[in-house]
Amino acid sequence: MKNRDENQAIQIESNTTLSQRAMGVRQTPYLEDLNSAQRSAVETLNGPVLMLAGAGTGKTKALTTRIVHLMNMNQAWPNEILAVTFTNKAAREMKSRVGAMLGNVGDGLPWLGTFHSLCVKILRRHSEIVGLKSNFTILDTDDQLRLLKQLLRAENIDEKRWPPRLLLGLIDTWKNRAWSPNHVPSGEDGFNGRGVEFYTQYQSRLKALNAADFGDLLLHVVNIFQNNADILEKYQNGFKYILVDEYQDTNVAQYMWLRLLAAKHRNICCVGDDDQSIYGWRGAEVGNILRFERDFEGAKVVRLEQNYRSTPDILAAASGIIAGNKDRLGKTLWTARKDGEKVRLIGHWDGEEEARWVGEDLESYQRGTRGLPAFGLDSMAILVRASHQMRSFEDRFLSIGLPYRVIGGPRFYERMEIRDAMAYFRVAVSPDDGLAFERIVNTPKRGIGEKAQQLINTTARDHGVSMLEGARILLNEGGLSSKASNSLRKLIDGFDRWKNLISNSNLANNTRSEILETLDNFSDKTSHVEIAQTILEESGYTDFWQNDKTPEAAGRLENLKELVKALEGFENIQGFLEHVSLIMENDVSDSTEKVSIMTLHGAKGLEFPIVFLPGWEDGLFPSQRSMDESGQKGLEEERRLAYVGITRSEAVCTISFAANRRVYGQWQSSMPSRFIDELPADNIEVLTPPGLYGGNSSRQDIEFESDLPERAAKADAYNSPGWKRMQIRTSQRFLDSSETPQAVIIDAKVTEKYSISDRVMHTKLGEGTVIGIEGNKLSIVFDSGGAKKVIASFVSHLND
DNA sequence: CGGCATTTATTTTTT
DNA sequence: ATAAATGCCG
Repeated sequence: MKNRDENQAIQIESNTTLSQRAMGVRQTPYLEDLNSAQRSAVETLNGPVLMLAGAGTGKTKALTTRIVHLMNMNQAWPNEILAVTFTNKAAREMKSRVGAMLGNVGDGLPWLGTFHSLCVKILRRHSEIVGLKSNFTILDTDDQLRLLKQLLRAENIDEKRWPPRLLLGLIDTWKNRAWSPNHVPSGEDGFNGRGVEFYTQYQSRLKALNAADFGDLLLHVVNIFQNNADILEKYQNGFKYILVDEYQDTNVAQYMWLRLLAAKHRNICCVGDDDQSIYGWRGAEVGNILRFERDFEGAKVVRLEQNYRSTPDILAAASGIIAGNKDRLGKTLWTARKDGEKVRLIGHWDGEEEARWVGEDLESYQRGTRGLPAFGLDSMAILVRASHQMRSFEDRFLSIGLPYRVIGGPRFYERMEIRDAMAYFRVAVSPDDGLAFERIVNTPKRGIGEKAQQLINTTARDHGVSMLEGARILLNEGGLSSKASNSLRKLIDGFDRWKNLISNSNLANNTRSEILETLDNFSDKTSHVEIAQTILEESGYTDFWQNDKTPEAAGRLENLKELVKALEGFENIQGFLEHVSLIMENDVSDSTEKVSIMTLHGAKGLEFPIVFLPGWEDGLFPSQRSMDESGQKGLEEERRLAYVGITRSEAVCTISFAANRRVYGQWQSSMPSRFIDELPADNIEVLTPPGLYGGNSSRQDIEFESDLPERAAKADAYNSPGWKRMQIRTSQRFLDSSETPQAVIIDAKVTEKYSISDRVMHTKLGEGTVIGIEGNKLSIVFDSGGAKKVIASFVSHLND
């Protein structure tokens, strides 16, 4: 692939004769790689374009080719193209693909980046308009929370009743909608009616701290554009062409940002898939993409519908599911492929058995099975709805020694030790950073507890200075215990020393370029990497973890080492901090082949030959909470998640559900997901759960399915008696400990064996009395104390 | 102030 | 089940 791209790059040069170039005639060999829809999306350079790109239809290819085409046709210089993505990963990929096609034109596209990184770039130039200095710091969630807690504490708010997290969520939502404190509609105020009040306070604190949170990055820029026509015009003129990836995920603030910038040239090309909008809960507005044609009059809509990723059955299953949604722009995915297997469906007794079965099935694909070639573990993934589902798989894989990788856990820069270390760096670089100071003033423990910190805080506020200065004043005034003041003095001295080291180092760096290397040996500069090392050692932070005996300590020290190493790639510590605040991800390059375990959300944009979709049970998927909170809208988003999940698979897709599952330590039984009923029967193969008929999993049809001769012909076979019966039978087997298939009576309810006030025995919980019956669950008051709802099959009559 | 016991809340997540 | 957060006591 890479080679071909490079050859193309050469062709662009060599196939274009001088006379052609003189006449402005351009060769466009890259267009021949595109299908007609892609080509039309790429060639429609002027005016608004909406590219509706279904899963696996070559959207990134179209987008990158469009950028190449713009430049090749002399429509725009690289710096006149604004290309926006959501993640750094997507931005990197686009950059490298454009680079590959053009034969690497250096840092060709200065305005290709994430919404946030582009906003930072713009905001640094005009920050004074919104009352910030150009070196403002960017706060992460942790800092935000710390700040809000301070505000709430000052107002004596009961953090129990009104958790800071709730307020943060509220403010976040408002910022996503581009509501400044004075623009929050009355009636939308929350948090005991004081949300807006705290929002206002929060914003002024941010200004005082010379800081911005992620939401501000966009909001400030939008405000600058709206209130300063001259600045807006400059950018409008500058960005002749705008491209937006994942348009269905934009929130209102991002939408406004885009509309403002595109208003002049109207050359905006948005790419997205309304069927893959799965971030409504964090402010994404599907409405943005649904409204595009109305927002940009005369917009050309191009549908990318040819799928190059999946087999026909997988596509049909995905299409069948998504067809249940009402609010769609509508697309029909198709593929030229004819091969492939049906989507497999299997039910299990409980979550553990599901994990066991997936593990075995995984290994059979690894060996090569059923005439399929052997697959590496890298080509397999397990996609779950909620991260707690991952546990049973991890447990199982650990016990059978199957290598796995969890994607989307806590990210490197979000880990406690990394944040602590960064907080030290932040204070050393800018002593005004009160939030960072607060974080590490007593980490490691220095005997500066709650009381002392409160004192520092009030002193700082009374004198109108930063926390570090406040601490200094407090030391001179006395008023702290000798233990606290000793260690505080040591810490402050440390920061003074480290700050000096840093400024010396920067100075030396500047001189070095001018006065040649000879100076190097004489200069007393310490490299920023060494300084970082020194800070961590002298502050006692390294020792703190070395003396820690918990099992994680070793890993944390390892992470700290990695952090210091990461500094090598930067000029100085400041540069590093700037970089990290925007890039919160960890690229773990790992050579061993591993199965990937991740959430459905985390899987968006990825693809795997073999995909497992476990946990398709009502309440879990679709998530009960989603449906409770957002009703029909929530259900549709869950359905889109299902669609995203299925369309991740290239060759084999396996959906499974469990009748029983331990959730929050409590056993729960549930019905198979309603989405299972929505799968088109013709494209599904139902597998026999192992042990049901004494056999191991085989693709052999289940006995009772042959009772239905026309099963294959009926689109809704899953509503048929046969399907219903299987569901009931499957779960009955689970409830009946005898496990003799022919003994299963279809309409029997295990709970019928029990009545109120029966004395029962539970294997784990001991003896108790039945106080209620609900479905297949019994409410029992246990003699050991406490009442629980348990599945009837887990108890037996005491007098039996 | 720090360590241990008790209580409580648990979707999805990028920047 | 479990982790994190709070409360209580030395």
